[in-house]
Amino acid sequence: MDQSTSETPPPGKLNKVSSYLFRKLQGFYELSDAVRDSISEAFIAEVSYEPGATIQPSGEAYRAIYLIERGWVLRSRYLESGGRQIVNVALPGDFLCFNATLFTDSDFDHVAKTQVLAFKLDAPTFATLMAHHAHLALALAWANAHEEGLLSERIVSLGRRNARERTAHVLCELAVRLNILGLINGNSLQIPLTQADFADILGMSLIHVSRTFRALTQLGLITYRSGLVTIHDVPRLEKLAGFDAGYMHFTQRKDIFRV
Amino acid sequence: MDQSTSETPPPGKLNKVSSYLFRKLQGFYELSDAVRDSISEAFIAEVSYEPGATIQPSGEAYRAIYLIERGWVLRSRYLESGGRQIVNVALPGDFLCFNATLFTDSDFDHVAKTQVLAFKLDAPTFATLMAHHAHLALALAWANAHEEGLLSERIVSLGRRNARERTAHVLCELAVRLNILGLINGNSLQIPLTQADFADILGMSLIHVSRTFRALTQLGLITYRSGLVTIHDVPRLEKLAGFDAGYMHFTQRKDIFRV
DNA sequence: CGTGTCCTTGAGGTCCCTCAAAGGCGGTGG
DNA sequence: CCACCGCCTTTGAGGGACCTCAAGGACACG
Repeated sequence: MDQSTSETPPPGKLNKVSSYLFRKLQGFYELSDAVRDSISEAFIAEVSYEPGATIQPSGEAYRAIYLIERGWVLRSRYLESGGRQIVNVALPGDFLCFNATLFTDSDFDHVAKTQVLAFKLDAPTFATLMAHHAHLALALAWANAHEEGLLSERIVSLGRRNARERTAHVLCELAVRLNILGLINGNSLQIPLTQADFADILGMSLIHVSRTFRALTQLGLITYRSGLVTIHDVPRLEKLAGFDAGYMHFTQRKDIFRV
Repeated sequence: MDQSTSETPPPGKLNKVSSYLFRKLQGFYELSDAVRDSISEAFIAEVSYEPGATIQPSGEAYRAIYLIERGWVLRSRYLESGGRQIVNVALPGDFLCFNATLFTDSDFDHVAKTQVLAFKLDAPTFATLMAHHAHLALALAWANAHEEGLLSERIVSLGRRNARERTAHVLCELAVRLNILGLINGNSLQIPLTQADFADILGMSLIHVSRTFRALTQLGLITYRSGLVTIHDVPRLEKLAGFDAGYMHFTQRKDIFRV
């Protein structure tokens, strides 16, 4: 096995699927224990990756589904021109390669940005579980819809917001996501992304990202240090970005499923 | 009721849910009849909309789920600046407001671009059906994943492709989607979008869309006439766009669900 | 103290934007 | 049948946002 990857033998049953997934779901759904138990049944192993390790290459067969416990993962595509577009950023509590239940091959690279700890789940088992456990299906449907919301909003950003707005928007988004996971203190965000990463998220050049961070800094909105972004004025940053956290649906609840 | 909308009383049971959904699913899934029957149970009415009618406004409560039978629907967001970003284009066989099973309010406007005929489905009933009929859940999971693929690829386009590539890409995508629905003959696409619509899909200005179409025309790749796009050289257009239809997953099949 | 990674700064260029106006083209009505 | 109108598209001119190329600075690490 690749040196940058390690896999520990399964501890019998996964009795400690992290709470991160359920923090995301908390405003929407409460059957944590039932979902946790279901997920446990598909558990294969805990896996860990070093920074830079490819968890799932694009164009290759899916290996499993992963639930991130610790660390950041980037889902991206490289173009022939050499450019890269990062489609989304996966945080603890997010699933990776969820489409492994449906498709054979991945369209995107999934690369660990930090050291990553994840729960590796057997896709066929997971699919079967979803078909038979409505509460699990519901939780996953929410997670999917949440992610689709992120993608839609990113499209709006890339299409119709300028560099400052886009940059401000992604910072607001990360702040809310990290906050709901409890991975934040105060207004300082530990973000393990380089400005080159931001460039490939925001569809900009690395150099213009640098200038944009500087501009936001001089407006008194943020300070940027490698790995640490501090937001000094949340309302103004959100106003500049045209940010409204509603699209992530962390709180909006609807009890129409009869599980 | 709004003049631009009409609703016909339910014909007892929906015995003719269109084949469009199943054409999309054909490469992946074959239980058409079972799925059709399930959907029928949530059927409320056939609804039709005139061009320009709002099927579901953003920020308002979802009214129902819709399955498009005829016509084009644009899902979009208006920004404070007055700009509009079209997030996706819904065609026959596509679901609208699928998140009505999960969330209360819509994040986007859903506007009929042409005259639209759709099947209106009761969201709570639909949710319950999905929880109890695995084949329906599977079909919908595929449809969701398909749409997420479209969104991801749009992000790549907006972030890292230039005007020509982006424009070519969306034309290639529409050609494949219309083709699989059987809504195409030869290389001529009946596309009821104005150049202003293309601009809001592609994150460009109307004027630059016009110039870009002209450039593609002069390269001998397409001809553009209001409502009708003809692709003269599919391979070259796809090459220019960096287009690979794989991301739509029309053919990739995986039988790991035990339904 | 060298080396690698990341960030910053400058200069020049280009892609795409905005503003302004004119040219099809189908529909409608006299 | 022509005039008119509204919608859409095209063209031109000028400007600005962002890009590329190039090089230097800051910082961590061995």
